Amino acid sequence: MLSTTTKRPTVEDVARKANVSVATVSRVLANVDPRRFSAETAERVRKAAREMNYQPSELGRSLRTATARAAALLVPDTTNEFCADVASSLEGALQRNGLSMMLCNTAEDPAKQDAYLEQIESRGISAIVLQGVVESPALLRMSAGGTPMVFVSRRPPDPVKGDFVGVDNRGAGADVADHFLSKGYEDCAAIHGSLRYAASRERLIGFSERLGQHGVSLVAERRIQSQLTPEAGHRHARALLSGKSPPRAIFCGNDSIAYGVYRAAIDMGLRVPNDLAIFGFDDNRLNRWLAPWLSTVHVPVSDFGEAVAGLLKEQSLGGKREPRTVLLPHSLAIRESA
Amino acid sequence: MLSTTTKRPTVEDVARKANVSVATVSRVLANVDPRRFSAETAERVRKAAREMNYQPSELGRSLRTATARAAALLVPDTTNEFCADVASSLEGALQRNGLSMMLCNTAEDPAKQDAYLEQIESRGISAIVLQGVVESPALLRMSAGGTPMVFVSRRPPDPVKGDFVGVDNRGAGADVADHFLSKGYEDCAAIHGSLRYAASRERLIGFSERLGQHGVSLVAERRIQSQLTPEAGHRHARALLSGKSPPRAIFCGNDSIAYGVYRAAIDMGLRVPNDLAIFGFDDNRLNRWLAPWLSTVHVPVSDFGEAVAGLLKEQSLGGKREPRTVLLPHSLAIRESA
DNA sequence: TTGTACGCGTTATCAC
DNA sequence: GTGATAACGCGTACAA
Repeated sequence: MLSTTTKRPTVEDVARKANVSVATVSRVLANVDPRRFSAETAERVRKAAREMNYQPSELGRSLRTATARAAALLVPDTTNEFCADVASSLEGALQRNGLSMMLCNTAEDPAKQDAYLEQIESRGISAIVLQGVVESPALLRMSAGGTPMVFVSRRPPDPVKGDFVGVDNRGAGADVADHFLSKGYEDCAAIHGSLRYAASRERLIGFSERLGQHGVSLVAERRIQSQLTPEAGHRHARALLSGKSPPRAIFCGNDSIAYGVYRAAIDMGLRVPNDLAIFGFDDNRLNRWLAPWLSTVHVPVSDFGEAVAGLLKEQSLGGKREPRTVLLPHSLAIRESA
Repeated sequence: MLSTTTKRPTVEDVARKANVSVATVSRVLANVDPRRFSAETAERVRKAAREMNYQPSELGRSLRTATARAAALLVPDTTNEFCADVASSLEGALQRNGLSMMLCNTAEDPAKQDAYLEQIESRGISAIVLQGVVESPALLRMSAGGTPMVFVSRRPPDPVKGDFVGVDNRGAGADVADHFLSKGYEDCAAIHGSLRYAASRERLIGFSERLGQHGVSLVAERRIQSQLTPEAGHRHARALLSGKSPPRAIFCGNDSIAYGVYRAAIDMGLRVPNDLAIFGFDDNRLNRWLAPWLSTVHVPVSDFGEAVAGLLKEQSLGGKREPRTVLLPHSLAIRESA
């Protein structure tokens, strides 16, 4: 007879059916030391479990072991394509390591980030991945508290230490500067993300330092701080390009900004790259189809997940470690726009 | 003195500090019937909790109540922009309703979907949102089991019933057909998603039926089944356009396909819309910046989250309900490409 | 209005 | 090898 609301079987049910104690069931199914139970009982238990379609409750296990087999990913903007790709890559890698993923949107807001960190703690979640971290009180507290933690893209804000996965932002910025110089784009500007974010800061510093080494200085009016969205890029580009001395080239903090800048240029009747050169950062997956013209720094985002998962595994093995940094190789994707 | 690994305080700690029993603490903090405790004890408890920075363990609560305050979102392809936008919209709406979100990538694979459904069950997760469901054994079992469940975009496969949030796919397909007819694009084709997916099926049926009503028949060679990616769209478009009778216009199953079709057309030296008209579906957020030329069916994706959250809330209130359908308004965004 | 005591499903510790 | 049993942190029926 089919009852619609059959309760899930528990260890106890399996134990009864297999004629053993709950302890044995747990031992067999958790696959501890195979010397701790005989092969035949093991078979009996497994058979019973299979027949009742038993699935251990992750809830019970989590409570007992004080750790849920899940990781939380905090991103600053779920709709940003780069973030979405990181999420995708990480979700796959975590799944392969037996971890579920909880996705949290911090919207660059320290309060929201803290609220999520509290929730994460109260759920016993055993690993935290911060893609685009912001400074916040709970972050400091938790980073001291031993939960495995990996920072992606942006390095942790100052007192906080932790593993990092990203690219050599400074080097990449310098590479773009080299390219601009080789093209004769001395008359250039940068529309970059907030300097409170390490990644944005490093990209800008690498860029302007290299320019400086060749006698080109990036004056303050040519360093525009912006949100990392097409909307913001569009707005700032309009202002910049309709000013009294519009630049010949713009280095953008990410591809999203570059999309907005491009649109602004087109709207204003400028030709890219003849009138304005544009350089992005990230090389979003969709570029191949929708922005094949965009010169940008290629970031191997699909490799981020595995790198992060690897570090989390290392950390969970315990033992004192120095914070590690994994720098994935970037490259310049030189296309039409610059 | 600052201990680095202070254990989290529990109800018991708070109770001791406030000189009450654990029951009282629980009652006060859960905000049950305010008649069940005096205002002054309540204040004492809250003060103690605040001072110790007490956060209830969601794990303990979940185990006790057999329901975690979280929802799972299953998507067929995390990197698809439409899915990402649904995820973003839903995450916000859930958060406002006090629910966390677990993100699961099924990759259109029934086995993966089932693995996730098992996990979800074992975590006591109280709500399931399936964006782009596929048919699978566990789905049938769980849909009978009372867990609140909402289907997004694609209606549930046949024996399964459940609430639905999406657009009138059939009507939208017909609208596109009308537009094609008004433009004189009788000589057209469709590159659509798998017919096993209700949404793809309905879009195609609406489109071809309306054409048929005007004496235009969409022959089999002009109905191309495709994955919902730019890569697949590109591949199929190349084949179609280099065949002996290339169509004058193509209706695509979603914007991703349309991006690939567009690229194929450009690569082959065709002008859009002069040589080939293209119509998409979804109106991805990025279109404004990267594909402002794409005519497409606008879907109000940012409203999906609230709609889903609303249905989940209704369902969790219990009581027998007939499956509800929420159809959000679509519209044709007529731009250059068609 | 408050407190005591039990149970949610699991794993770990101890006996045997 | 295996079995009782005690936690984990919480909510709640019941008693006071």
